[in-house]
Amino acid sequence: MKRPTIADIAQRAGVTKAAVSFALNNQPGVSPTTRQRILEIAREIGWQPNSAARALSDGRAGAFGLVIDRPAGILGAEPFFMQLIAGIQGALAEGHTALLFTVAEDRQSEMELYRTWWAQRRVDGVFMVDLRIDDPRIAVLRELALPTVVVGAPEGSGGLSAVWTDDETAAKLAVEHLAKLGHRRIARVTGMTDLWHTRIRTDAFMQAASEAGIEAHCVTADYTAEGGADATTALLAEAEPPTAIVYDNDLMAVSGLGAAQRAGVDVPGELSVVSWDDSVLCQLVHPALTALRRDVVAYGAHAAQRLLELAGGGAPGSRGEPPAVLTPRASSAPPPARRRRR
Amino acid sequence: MKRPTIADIAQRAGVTKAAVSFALNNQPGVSPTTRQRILEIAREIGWQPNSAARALSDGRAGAFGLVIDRPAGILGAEPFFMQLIAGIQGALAEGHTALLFTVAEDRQSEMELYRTWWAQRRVDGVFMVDLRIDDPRIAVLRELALPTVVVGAPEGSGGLSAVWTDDETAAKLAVEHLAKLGHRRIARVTGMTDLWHTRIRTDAFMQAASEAGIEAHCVTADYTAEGGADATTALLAEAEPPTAIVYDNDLMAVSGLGAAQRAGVDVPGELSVVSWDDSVLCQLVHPALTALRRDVVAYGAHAAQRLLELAGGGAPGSRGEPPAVLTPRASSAPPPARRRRR
DNA sequence: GGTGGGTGCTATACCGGTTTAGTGGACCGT
DNA sequence: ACGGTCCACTAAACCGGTATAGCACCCACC
Repeated sequence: MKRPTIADIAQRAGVTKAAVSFALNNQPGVSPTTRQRILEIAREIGWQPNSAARALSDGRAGAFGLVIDRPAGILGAEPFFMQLIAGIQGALAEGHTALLFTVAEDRQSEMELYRTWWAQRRVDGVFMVDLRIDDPRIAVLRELALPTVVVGAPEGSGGLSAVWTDDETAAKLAVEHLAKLGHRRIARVTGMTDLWHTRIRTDAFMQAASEAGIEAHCVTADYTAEGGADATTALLAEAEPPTAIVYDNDLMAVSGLGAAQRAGVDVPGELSVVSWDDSVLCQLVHPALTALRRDVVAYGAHAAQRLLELAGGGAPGSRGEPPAVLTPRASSAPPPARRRRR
Repeated sequence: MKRPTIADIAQRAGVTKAAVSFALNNQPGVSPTTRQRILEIAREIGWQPNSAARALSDGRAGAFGLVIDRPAGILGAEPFFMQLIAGIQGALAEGHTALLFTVAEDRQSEMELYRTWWAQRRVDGVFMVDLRIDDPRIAVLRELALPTVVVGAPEGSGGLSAVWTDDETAAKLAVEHLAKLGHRRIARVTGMTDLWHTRIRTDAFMQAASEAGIEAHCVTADYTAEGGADATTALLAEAEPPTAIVYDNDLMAVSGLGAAQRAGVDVPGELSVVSWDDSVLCQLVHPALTALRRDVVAYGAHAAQRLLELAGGGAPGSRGEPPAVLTPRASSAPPPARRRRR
């Protein structure tokens, strides 16, 4: 099967390539009749622009890039990214933009990939996730002048555009939920501390606890199942263990739940568990986990819209998402009476 | 920052574009000295081929495509695909091929996407997953003559190349493991029956059970957490419930475990659970799940190698992977004595 | 009736590679 | 000294779009 080109259309219509191009791109320079005829022929023979030719001519690749550099083992169990990609896809589907998706080994190869993409003109822009404090990727992307939308915190994005969720409100919701149940001593198991959103969440969490007048502290983990389990074990071994734990993602929450149960700690009788991300995982364990739910698909769609604007010459700028909503399930309940009245 | 082109190199070296092209592509037509000089300059100014120009010139896009059309909600919790992508990526990283990844809404839009990619010359080939019985995508891909590697069963691939895992051996391993423990009545919760690998697994599972001289039957589910839970509940309500259940993926296995526990059935005391896919999920629940483990990353890498060969003009042909290995964990044990000696 | 200004189209350059045909010169044998 | 090869390179076409300059023609207007 041969792919039709504008030359084929031109021949059939008895005009030149230029006239066809004008007609197909809603450019002035052809009469309404001719335009109609050209569009008709194009439709009939199923013409679609050759992406390489267009890219070469107008200097845009017609694609965005997304790199994730977490190890494949962890990544697989993280529902977040698949949903994000689905959202991005949805917003991109209408236009002529594709998504190049890559799983990289580390940040170094991620940066090399940006340079390669740039040098090869593979992408018109990139989505950047897992923003770190003093993130070296920012300098690279600025140097390359590659339009970028940071998915996450706008704070450390160094002037790059960002799409972010309101973690302050989310933290407040989680803490108030636990405070209202009567908890006076809570903890949080965090993701890697060099991630910006971990810092933001920690600040917000501590602030919310302080406002609610309850004790709180955070222990660092790494988003993995092992990390969540180990942190939980450590927390439960403290002299005065917390009566509730908030986990920064669903994987650690599920794993933490398992660790608590293995240690003979009843959830939610002796320990309440809240997950800062909701997914099917939270619902399939027993007890089902109370979770902060946000619309990740919409999040991805908004990021894509922002990048489309940016790559189209729009002004940089960030955009906030509606805050997460707390979905109470069986894993959170009032603390044990003994502790409550301590 | 301006991207260097071969014209820049040519100017510096004092030769024409053609000479530069010869030198860069190891083509005869330039002296070793000149070639050396050109390569030196290219390295120095950091030249990389413009992918659009190359694509336009030699007619290959320099990219492969992968579409998944399961709903985003389920997909996220399926570690399989992320690992597969990581594997593909690894094999593609060395060359000049990128991966276009798309999450589609349904098979219809998946097929439209193939047509679009083909018409726009976006991809040189595609990976196809979740092969169904009488799959309409095969006809489309054959019509478009788009090099394709089916990830899964070679049986229904209609002559397309495939990379597949040995499910017969895997089924035998699972069944023999349970038979050896003393189980005489086992069941399996399957994925969608219109998927080829579900049919293959079912045949192999029943065959293996028959060879082992034990009773077995399969109930249909859909890879989702709900599906796994519902199927489990139904199985446990049977007049003579099975003493062991094999689940077609980790998500259903974990969910089935939860359902059993909620129904007051002890695992592994009263019911053994085996998952046909291993991932971190299997290890974080309590008890940890016995699982059939395969190297999905290598699987993806092999699929990518096959597609590279195919797109490079190689002959079609399929390739088998080593069979899965059974990893025993806490969820499988001898059946309860009462049933055992029934 | 010549000038001015649109309109609707053509011819052509261009993007950055690859590829083919062509050319000038060194070297060879007779 | 002359024809024939081979070598190293140049000139130019080509891929399929987009963009720009230019041209023929018609109409309005003074």
